[in-house]
Amino acid sequence: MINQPDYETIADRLKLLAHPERLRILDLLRREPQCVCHLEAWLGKPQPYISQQLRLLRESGIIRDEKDGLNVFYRLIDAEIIAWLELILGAATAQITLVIACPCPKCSKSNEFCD
Amino acid sequence: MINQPDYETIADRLKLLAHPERLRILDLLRREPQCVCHLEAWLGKPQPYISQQLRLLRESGIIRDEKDGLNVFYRLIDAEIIAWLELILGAATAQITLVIACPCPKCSKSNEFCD
DNA sequence: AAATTATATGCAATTTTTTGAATATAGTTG
DNA sequence: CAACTATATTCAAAAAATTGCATATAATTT
Repeated sequence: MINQPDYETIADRLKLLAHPERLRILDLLRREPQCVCHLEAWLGKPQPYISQQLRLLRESGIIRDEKDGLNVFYRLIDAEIIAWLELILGAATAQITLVIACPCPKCSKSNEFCD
Repeated sequence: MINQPDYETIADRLKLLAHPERLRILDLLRREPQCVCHLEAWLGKPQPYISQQLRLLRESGIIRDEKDGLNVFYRLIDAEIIAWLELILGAATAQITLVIACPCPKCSKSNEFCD
């Protein structure tokens, strides 16, 4: 007999990844914590849209928000999800911050390549 | 710069797994090919329901149907999906056929534990 | 404290997915 | 060939996910 996995729970967690923009967000977050404006610049989507996806991920518990002044940085904190992403997207090697043209001045404090 | 994965395609493939019943089906198929009646018995869902999920998986190309008389056996043929399932569900070790009470006589030909 | 900036929330419209149920098909057996 | 069996298809209803947009909040700067 199969040691029955909790298919419902696993499916719910997979649903978080089964979305192109959330996958993009997670692919960034698994490298290092990112502030919302970075994600906005990288995805090219409206800010409320990004925040909504972040809320979904946050409420599911796989990411955590860390406020720093006006900015909010998000960090991927679920080890299992990180492992899944590594298999599904490949190892996270490249430094993605180099090509992000994030216009916010706050971000350029924590990342001199950004702006 | 990230060597951009095709997030849309990956998300579409993840969607196939992000569903509890399809996950159950795939967890069976990754062990060995199964006929529809087995899946029906194991999932306890109506046959048209099962066939619909199988169609989705078949049309996406990750499983293949093999007819044998009145029965149709489905086989998981996508190596990448198999690898994903191995990470997500764990290694497929146990013999699940032992506990399926599949009433169909055809199935008992290919599996003496089943009936 | 007013203005500004970064982010969050709420809500409705749309689209997609899920599910159920009736019916169809195709192979098999008598 | 008629009855039967296993599976597939179709279609519609219901539920859920997605998205856009208006607005709210909270920290910061002037």
